[in-house]
Amino acid sequence: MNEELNERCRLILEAIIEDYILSGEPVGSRALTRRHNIALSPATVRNVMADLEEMGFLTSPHTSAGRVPTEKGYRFYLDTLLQIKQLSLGKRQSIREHYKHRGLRMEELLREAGRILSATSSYTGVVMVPHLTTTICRRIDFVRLSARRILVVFVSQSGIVEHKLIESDLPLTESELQEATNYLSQTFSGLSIQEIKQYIVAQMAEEKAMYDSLLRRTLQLSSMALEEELGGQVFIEGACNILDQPEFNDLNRMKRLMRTFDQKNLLVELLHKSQLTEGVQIYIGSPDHYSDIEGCSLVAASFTSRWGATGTLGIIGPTRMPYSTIIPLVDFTAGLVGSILDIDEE
Amino acid sequence: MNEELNERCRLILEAIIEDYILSGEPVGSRALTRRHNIALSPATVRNVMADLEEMGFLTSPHTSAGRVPTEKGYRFYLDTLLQIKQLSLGKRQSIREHYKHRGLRMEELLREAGRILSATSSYTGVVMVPHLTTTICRRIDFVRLSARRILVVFVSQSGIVEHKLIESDLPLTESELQEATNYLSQTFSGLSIQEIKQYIVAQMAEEKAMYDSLLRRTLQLSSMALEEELGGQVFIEGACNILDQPEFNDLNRMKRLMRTFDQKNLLVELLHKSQLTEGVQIYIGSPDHYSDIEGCSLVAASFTSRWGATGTLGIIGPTRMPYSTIIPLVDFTAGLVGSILDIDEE
DNA sequence: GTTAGCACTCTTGCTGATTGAGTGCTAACG
DNA sequence: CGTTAGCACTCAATCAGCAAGAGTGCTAAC
Repeated sequence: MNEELNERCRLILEAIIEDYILSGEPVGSRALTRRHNIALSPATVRNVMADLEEMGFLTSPHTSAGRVPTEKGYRFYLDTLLQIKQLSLGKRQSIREHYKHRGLRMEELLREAGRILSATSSYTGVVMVPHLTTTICRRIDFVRLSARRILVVFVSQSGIVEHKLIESDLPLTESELQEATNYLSQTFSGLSIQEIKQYIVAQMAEEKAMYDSLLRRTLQLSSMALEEELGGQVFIEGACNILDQPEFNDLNRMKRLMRTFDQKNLLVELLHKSQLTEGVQIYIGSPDHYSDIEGCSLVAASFTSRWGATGTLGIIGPTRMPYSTIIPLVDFTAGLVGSILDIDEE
Repeated sequence: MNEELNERCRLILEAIIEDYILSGEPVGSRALTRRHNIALSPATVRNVMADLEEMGFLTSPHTSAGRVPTEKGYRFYLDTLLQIKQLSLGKRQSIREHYKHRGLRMEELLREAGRILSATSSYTGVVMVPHLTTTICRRIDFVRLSARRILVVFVSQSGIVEHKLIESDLPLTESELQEATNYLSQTFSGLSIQEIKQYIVAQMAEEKAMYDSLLRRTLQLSSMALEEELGGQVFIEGACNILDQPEFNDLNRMKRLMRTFDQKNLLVELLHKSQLTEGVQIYIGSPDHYSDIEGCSLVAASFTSRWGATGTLGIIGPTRMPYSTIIPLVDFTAGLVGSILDIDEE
């Protein structure tokens, strides 16, 4: 059915979507024929439009307005019509420039990436910091705050620092803890968290017989330390940028979006999802799918460093974004951030 | 002049402000006499209102609307009329409850504090994490990421973890760095950052003659590590809460506020300022003073732990807030957070 | 299959009338 | 002399009515 779209239909659909992306207003048959020099009369275009509406690619907000692309329309556009431009050399260079003398700290780097995405797109940038599961450990440190409270500081190969407080009822003196720390840093350095966990399980099985040896308590402690996932934070930069879009003259929609930004769970979910797939992913908010970001889309791509740190970044903008420039922007930035992480890790 | 306000004027001003806080709409003479049982006719009230307007406590949005308090009006209200309620025992208990089994990590604790402030007030909570200048050092750690990049991890007495990447051109081998770390942790533990800085300066003067000793390089490194201020981050929680207030039906004002939240500098400034003073501070946004938060106020108080960690927290809401409950809420929370930090530090 | 023409629909912007809340002023009252 | 009642006036907000404009669907002709 969809595949039956002939050349003319596709041309017109593309024209409509591109007009809509530019103007944000429903596009009518007359205006369309004038702007793109289409060798067809408005009446013919109307017929085509009616077909496209029936097939679900377009809707009209009301009887006598023009047509607006539906989610399906966008999808089709993205999948088969859109020609992705290359990011111009100048633009790449200027983006690269931004990363030059800053973002020394991992966290700062990622925040900055979000800010740059936001600024260059004039939409909202989002960045999810790498989950540490697959990350290589460089050092693990235990700091005794009080008898029962121990602070664990974890440093990854790439300089990501995460910390966590655990309450333990295993008595460990200051010097025992010091010894434990040394042992663990030696043993774990160079392993990924996953591997460390496996190691702990294996060792603890072996040590089961031994009664409360220091090693045993040490292992138990590290098990607690790595119990829950570390990382997975999300930064949202330039949230207010998106509010300048005309579609957010609607107060309620605006509030809903802000609430979504505040809560972050949907974003985390989407960013996670896109981490599982290669390349640039696009999520279109619609009443059916991601109703919290109705009217908006997320263009996301994940970045990976050679050492296994994997995060995701992207841009949230109105669904009628100029994807042809936004997609390469996100793609390029993801690659850039990944490679900067690599440099940091050298 | 101001002090000439007689009993009746003050009564009426208070009534107007309280009405306005409740309704958010300009209050007229008739409505006022009815709601509060004032033994005066509307006409008399009108005369008083005219006086108050002339003195700058009230304005009217337009000729035939009621009166609205000015910044000066609020100030007077806050300074001399407002009776601050005690936070009810039940409420205190329920807030305390929230902090029970969570917020193990300093950062989480403060985020949570912001969230609770936001939730109980239904406005926006802000928290500035303690600046580390006056904080006592528990451990300082150097991790070598690459030849020239060294990660500094700083742990305070209270378990605050801060880290920073420095680029150094001092060659230090892995083992030298280890040695340095041990030395510094021993030496610095228990000192405040300020004291550490002084110590470094003193030592370096003494060591000047020595040519490139390990000690010298170590000190230089720590000097770089502590060069810039650590900390001072601001969390904003429940930003969207405030949007439900009727005054934010104005799109532009809304956008401006969101932009202010996004940028944070104004907030940092205000929170800093209020850190210098004891007790609850109130900043009223007006075209003159803090125009970025026009229509809003910040009620802030700083919290201190015995170990010197000092941060600030507060609530941002519309200027017409029920201060009588918000002020004790902020006050109580600041005290509570301070004492929780103390517990963590034991 | 394509197009011109036409009737129809629906939004948008404008106008003017109406309503209601509130003010300021003046004159009367105790 | 302070207080009050009365009255004219001002504005904002709301609503109906109207015209313009953009766009559609349908039909009949090309």
